[in-house]
Amino acid sequence: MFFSVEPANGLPIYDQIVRQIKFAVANRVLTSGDMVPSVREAARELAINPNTVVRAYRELQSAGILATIRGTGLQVTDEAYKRCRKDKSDLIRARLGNVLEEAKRAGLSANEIQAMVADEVRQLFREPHA
Amino acid sequence: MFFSVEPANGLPIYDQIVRQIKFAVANRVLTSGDMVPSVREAARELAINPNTVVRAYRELQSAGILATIRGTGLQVTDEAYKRCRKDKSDLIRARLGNVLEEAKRAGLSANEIQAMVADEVRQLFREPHA
Amino acid sequence: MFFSVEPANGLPIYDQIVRQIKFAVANRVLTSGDMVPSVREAARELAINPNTVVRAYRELQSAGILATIRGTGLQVTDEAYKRCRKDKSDLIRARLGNVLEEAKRAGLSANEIQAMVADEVRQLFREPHA
Amino acid sequence: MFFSVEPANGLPIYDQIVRQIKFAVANRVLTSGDMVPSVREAARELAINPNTVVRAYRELQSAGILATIRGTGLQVTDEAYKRCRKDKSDLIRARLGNVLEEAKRAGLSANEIQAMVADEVRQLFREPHA
DNA sequence: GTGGTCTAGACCACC
DNA sequence: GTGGTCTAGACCACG
Repeated sequence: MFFSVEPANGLPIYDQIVRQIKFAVANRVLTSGDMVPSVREAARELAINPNTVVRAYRELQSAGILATIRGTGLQVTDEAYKRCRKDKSDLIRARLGNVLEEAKRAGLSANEIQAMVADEVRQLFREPHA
Repeated sequence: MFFSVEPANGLPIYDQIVRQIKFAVANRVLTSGDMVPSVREAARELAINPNTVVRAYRELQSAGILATIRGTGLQVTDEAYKRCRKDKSDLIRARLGNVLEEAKRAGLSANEIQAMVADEVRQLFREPHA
Repeated sequence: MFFSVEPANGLPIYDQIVRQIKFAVANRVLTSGDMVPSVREAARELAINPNTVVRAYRELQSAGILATIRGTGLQVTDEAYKRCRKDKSDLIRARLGNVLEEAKRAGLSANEIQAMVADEVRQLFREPHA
Repeated sequence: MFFSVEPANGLPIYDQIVRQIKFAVANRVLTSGDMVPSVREAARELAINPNTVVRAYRELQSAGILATIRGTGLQVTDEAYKRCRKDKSDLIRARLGNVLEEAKRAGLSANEIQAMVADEVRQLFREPHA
């Protein structure tokens, strides 16, 4: 499975799924024509409610990333790569912007912010994710 | 008024108030003995419901940052600075960590992340708040 | 001064004053004809708001414990002793009843409750009130 | 339902709920993993406003007694027993202490206090709730 | 269905 | 004037 969920990271589960599938497409892990896991398989694998998967897939459909193949499942569309490619950095930037804005408002200087980020990044890339 | 609310930054209003007051105390904008704006005044000023302010103030009270003076208002406690000082970087780090983790999962390298952050920080500190 | 206030004992300040004056009368510390401290003197002494004293005195007036002497102040009435005598144990019993009821509901046995009371009483009468 | 509210016992409704749930956990009526009644159900059952239940549950959450399961309800945590066990006698003692202190100040002797308590306890455990 | 947040407005106790 | 509590009812996110 090319995605997972972390219940405690602030984002709703369905949104985490949406974003991760977009990232997978943007990174060519999923390419045009690939099938995504079935709703029940994904739900079982991630130990979440099938409805949550349904909702995520529905959003991806209406964004034109996935399309249903009758009686078979959901497939990555041809335009998916183009669309996700663009979304990828936007999605991250949007969240990042909010946090940095609060950091500034909290009275941190540009240097302090960058030091804090460098610190976090170092930890993140040293240890896998423990 | 030393705090404001932005409805669209992902955090609930009451939480924005809590965090901004903690920042204000940590930065010595509010010091021990200061009164915070009355519930009604803050609600009017921020154009939100008084109950939302009440909730924020109540959380600050149970965190030992504010204390009520009967019939008079809410006052910054003596221990507030010590407590907020500690919270300040933790609050930012926690949000930051979540975002960076997603960035990594999205396939960005440490360098790409830092470049993106540098970019955002530059914008943030160049233009006041455009 | 024959009474004091403890802001943190759960009872409103005006009520603490009312009750303590009743106790003082019941215990013959104040007797018929005695003057109670003036509003402003009591307020200064107890470091509370004069209005709070006014309210307490007003309640005692309408209970027939105090009566105003024109231009002079408030005096303990003739019937005060009889009335306070009766109130004294009632006031305590009422509060006590509520607490004991909760203790029972919390699953404490009669013996456990009495042990806890004995414990508290021992502490209370050993140390002055530290 | 393992808890109820009495509007006239001096404690706010939300606090009565908080205390009774703590007692229920301390007495093993609720154990780790149990779900508490849903907000709506409790509100209906107790004939109070859902928001009042919400407030009680929120306090229990921030005390680490309850934890939310998204979309499902609120569950008693693993540490709940340990925490409530400790709280149980403290909660009673605190209220008891205030009352006994006033009793002493009212001029009652240790013996008189204990006699009064014995009296109340006898009534309380003889008649169920008359 | 669940809890979480917010608004609107009331009443009370206190200063 | 202040904060504290409660009600009523709405909307959202999630399962």
